[in-house]
Amino acid sequence: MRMSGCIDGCLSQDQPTISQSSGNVVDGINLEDIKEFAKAFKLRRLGLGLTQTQVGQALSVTEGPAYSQSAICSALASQMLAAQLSSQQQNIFEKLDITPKSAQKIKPVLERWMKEAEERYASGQNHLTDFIGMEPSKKRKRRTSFTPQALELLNAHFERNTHPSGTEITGLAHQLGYEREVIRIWFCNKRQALKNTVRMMSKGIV
Amino acid sequence: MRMSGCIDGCLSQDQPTISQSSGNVVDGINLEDIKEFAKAFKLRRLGLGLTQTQVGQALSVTEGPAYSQSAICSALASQMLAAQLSSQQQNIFEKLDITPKSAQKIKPVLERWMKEAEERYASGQNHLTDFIGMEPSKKRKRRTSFTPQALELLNAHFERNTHPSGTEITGLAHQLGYEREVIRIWFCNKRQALKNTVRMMSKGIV
DNA sequence: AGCATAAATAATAA
DNA sequence: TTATTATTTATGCT
Repeated sequence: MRMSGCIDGCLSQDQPTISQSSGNVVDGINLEDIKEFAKAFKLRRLGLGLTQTQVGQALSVTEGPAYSQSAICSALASQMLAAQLSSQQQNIFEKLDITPKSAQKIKPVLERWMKEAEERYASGQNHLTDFIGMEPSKKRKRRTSFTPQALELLNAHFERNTHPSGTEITGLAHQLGYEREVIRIWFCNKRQALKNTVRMMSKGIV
Repeated sequence: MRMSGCIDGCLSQDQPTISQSSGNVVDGINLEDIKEFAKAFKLRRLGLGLTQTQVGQALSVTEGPAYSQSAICSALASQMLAAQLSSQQQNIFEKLDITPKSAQKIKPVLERWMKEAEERYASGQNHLTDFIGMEPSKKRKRRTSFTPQALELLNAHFERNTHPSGTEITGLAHQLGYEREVIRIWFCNKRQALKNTVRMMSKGIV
């Protein structure tokens, strides 16, 4: 399924402002502040050449599933939205089951993460995934969803070669922006699917 | 155990055809035919109002041991793949110790079964219940309605963690007096809703 | 009548 | 094989 990253992107598109009331405060939180933060975050993110998805994935690893890309995006996006809403429309929060507080909580997390990312970048250590300290949590990895483009390329490769070499896998991973292991597993699953066909066909069941 | 169906469904999604060589023939067997058959089978299955799981179970009775929904799904999916393989790569069959001939065996089995199923259906016999050997009174679970208090707690948890662990879910279920599965599903749906929200907001719809 | 969303099904990553 | 995501269905409520 299509899952466009939206850590900050939803915030970038300047939609027609519904109500530009300057003092947009809910629960003692200035929604304009959050809006500004979201914009700044995007600039810094782009400065590092990172995609929203990359940030989301990194956060979900370092901060736990509570900060999935979806959750963060939604929280920030709704803040942006809210910042544009007139005060009487702000009950949209209730409809969305998102409190202004939740977005406020995310802010420091994003700030801390971005700071570290920028430091790593400055010190020349290249990739984001490098400083992801995998917590000793034995939780199952979150299911990744591939883009149609990625799947197209993967399938094309599979068609040519069902057993890509290590180098090929690494190349694909880099090219597509996924972790090497994810790509490797994809080929495993794909081969397995093919094998299942064999088993079942030989029994004449499928 | 989770057992959702996939007898044929995987085949429905029209992936970008990699190799549209019209003459995809091995050993006198047109692989495109198999692909077409899979599509047609799905239509007929849906016409009878049957799930992949039901077909799988029925087949396991007449044809052999049961296969999980997942396995059957991937099996047919890979059949689709085979139909897309370019001719020079079709030695993949050899690597897997399978001949296109064995693939050909699939068709008659399914066709025979489906034909009988449709005849039963046409003659109006018990909605195929005896034929597919399912319990006829498999009613949909009554929709649970959560108390406002329960929703409050659930939302609070969701805000902290959109992916609660099994233990957490069990704890919540016990604490609130709902079935564990109900709580699990609630989180699934909640995550989905969040995703939809994000999608819509990013499109400026909300 | 239509909406919100719980439940069920389908697909597939781990 | 298991667990999660994606999609669809259908029900309780207004």
